[in-house]
Amino acid sequence: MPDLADQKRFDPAEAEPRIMASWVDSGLFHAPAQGSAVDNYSIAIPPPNITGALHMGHALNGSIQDVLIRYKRMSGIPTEWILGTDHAGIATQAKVEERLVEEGSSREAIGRDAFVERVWQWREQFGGTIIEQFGRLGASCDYERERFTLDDDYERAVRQVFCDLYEDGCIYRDQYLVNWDPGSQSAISDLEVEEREVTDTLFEIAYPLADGSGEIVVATVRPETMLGDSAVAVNPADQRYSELIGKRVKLPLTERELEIIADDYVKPDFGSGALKITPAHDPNDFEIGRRHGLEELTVIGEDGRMTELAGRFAGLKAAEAQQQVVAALREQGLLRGEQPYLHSVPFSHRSGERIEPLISLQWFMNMEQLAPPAIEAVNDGRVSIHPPSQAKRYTDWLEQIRPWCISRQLWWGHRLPVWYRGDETWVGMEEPQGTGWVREEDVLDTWFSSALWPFATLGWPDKTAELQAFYPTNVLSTARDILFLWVARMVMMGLRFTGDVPFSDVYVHPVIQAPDGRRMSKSLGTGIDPLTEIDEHGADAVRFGLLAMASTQDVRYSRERVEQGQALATKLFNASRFVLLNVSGEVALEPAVGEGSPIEDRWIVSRLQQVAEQTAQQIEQFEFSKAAFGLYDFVYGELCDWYLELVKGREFDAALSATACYVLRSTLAIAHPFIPFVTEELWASVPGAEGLLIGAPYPIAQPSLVDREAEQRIADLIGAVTAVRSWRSGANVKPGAQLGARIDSAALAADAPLVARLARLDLGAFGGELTDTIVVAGGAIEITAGDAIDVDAQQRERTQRRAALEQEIARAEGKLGNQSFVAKAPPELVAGEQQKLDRLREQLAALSG
RNA sequence: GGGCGGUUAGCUCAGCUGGUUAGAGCACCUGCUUUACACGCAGGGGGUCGCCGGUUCGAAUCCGGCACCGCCCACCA
Repeated sequence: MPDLADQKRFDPAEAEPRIMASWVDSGLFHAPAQGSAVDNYSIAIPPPNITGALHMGHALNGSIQDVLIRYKRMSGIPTEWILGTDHAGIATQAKVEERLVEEGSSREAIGRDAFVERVWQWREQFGGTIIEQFGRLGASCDYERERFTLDDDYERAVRQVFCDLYEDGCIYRDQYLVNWDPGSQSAISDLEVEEREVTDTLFEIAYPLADGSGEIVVATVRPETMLGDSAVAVNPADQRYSELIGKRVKLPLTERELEIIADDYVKPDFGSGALKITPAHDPNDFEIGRRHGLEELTVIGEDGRMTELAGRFAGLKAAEAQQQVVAALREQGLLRGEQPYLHSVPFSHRSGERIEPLISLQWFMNMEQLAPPAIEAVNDGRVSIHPPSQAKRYTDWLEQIRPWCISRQLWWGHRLPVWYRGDETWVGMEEPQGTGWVREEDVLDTWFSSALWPFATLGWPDKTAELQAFYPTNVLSTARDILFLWVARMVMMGLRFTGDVPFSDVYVHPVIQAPDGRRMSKSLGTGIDPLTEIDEHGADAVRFGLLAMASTQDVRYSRERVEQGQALATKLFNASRFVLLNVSGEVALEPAVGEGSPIEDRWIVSRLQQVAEQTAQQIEQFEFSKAAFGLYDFVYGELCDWYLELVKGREFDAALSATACYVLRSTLAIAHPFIPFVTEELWASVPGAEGLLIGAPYPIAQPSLVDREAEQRIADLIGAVTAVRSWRSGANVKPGAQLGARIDSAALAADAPLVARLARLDLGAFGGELTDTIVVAGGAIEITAGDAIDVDAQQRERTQRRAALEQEIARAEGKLGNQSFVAKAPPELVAGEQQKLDRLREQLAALSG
């Protein structure tokens, strides 16, 4: 490391790569697979997509996990942060397809095998980017055990799970209405759908009764789907239509007749109170259709064009068909109204395209057997979710869980271990014997494989040493949005296949929003790149800033917090310089504190115990923001502002050197999980520090070093020095001026020289006319300032001060004059108020005297 | 439509098992080359704690209502 004497600031750009390399070389990122889960501490990283780039959410979550891992590692527990990436079916396939199109080719043109090969190549080239970016943060993941959700071993685990669940009867194939994403040309699950507000046109269409006795009007935003209608429904209690139930209508533009049926789903007060039923193209209609055994007529195909069943509209795109249908209806005089209509419509989360509900043959997973144990695990505390409000969301969702559509019409992913031959279906680990078997084309939803992450990464289904050592993992830290998508499914799969929960704590971290309160997103242009922030402020600063932002609620990104972190790093750097440039000779390893030690030494050592204790507790309780601020306050407010200042008058003898180095080492160690780089760098220079800080023990608070008396005395000293400084400022005294003074206070007697030095008082020069008296703990400080003060300023200050005191006294008197308060409030509170009043009166008297 | 969370200094946020004069960082004002640090030091100004009621000796904190903002869930054509 560079010479401390020449450098005033920590240089992250120079130091971070060097320090990261030394950590990697130490081997401490990699825990040997020994013992069982109770002997080790492990966290499975939420695997980033191979298409991903490090965003603020990763940076936050990485910082959180690294604090936990580093803290535990330093606490002497072998730690394993399981690292890896997700193959991310839709995203990755889309990315590679884009490239092919740029080359003038396409997925279809090169065929499945060649395409998959291309994706693997792409992954080779770019898939590791995000892992390198995690490294920039200083994340102490196990880079030697990097996993990928499509590795051979992982693939085997997926197949095993699929086959077992199939045998259980949980996995089945069915003709069902699914969310068809025209963008990815695949079905997607309900969780991958998002609602967006859209203005459509609501058309009212008259369906003539078959017997010619009248008509019934229905409303729809998708008139083209009427070609697939198989009934008209009304509410059974609706008087207007009770006569018509069971009658038939002529479906316009076709030769078909539909029955008028009764179903409770229909809201009489909405529109005309009559609803056209199109089971193949609307989720509600699908349900109603199944209830009434209606025909499911698919008139829009997977390609988004009208099918043969659409008659003369066949082959048209749905939007074109809509125009032509409306035109035809208008011509026939059956269009009764059209108006703009704002409503929410499903869109694909991935491709952003509007979902087309379609009936298709898909694979589903019934969750009814898996959900109850996962609810139970949270209810009985085997898994605890922080903050607890998230636990309710989790259980609520699981309690009304619905079948999960697990097949995707993609090429990149885990191909289902299913083979067909004629009417036969084979599900198994290997291809069936015999000829003529054709493998299922579809792959599994990416979340199916992600759900196995905590154990599939460790070698399951084999009983590996890794699985034995690191499963169940300890903590899963994640964003709220994948609580259902991922966390709940991991719990279900973990319980089903390992018999144990996958982790004991789930920490749901807040969302970092853009500074303007919007979501950080690439498409909105609101994203802030963590790597740019690291370049500018250093990884320590970014980590500190993010952790400080991560309290309990969603929060806007605040660059000031990052700058605060940078300031902390600089401050620690300089505080260390001060100590290191002063200590000399052999330095003892233990702090030299005892009865006769200087009070400031006893004090800082005592304070240190409490910061150590508090920080450890806050980390354990996932209170990262409190811990970060607590560290900052200690370093600034106690170590630098007071201890180092108090020490400046002393010679750095053996005792002071030992204590100062002890304090420094402890502070660096306590802060290391938060700001690992600068602390590691400094550690290398502190006498008594051995090896790398990353592997050093985390300080444990020693009750024997807590010193109440020292804390009280220094608190009094700080109060007195602050009071004098404030007085000096009010009296316009030159900062450098030494004022004659006498300290008349039993509480400060022993520490008078310290007070005098920090407050620039000259105890030997007391004499002449008394200028003022400043009330302090245990007494007062009398000042004889001569002509060093600005009398007018002092008078103004005294007047203001007196007014403030009088106001305070009035308040206290009012409170104590209130009989109810005296009678009902706790006695100690009343006594406290009385003491306060006495003190205030004393101050006022001193001011007036 | 239902649920959850938020609304505190100019800005970003703490505080909320009710009880000193409501805090921090940044910004702002005044002063300072004080034996590490101007990414610094010292001192200071700034808030009727979203609004209206209620409970209480006492409410930023508890209860009810309202208004905005955000998120999640949900099948209204």
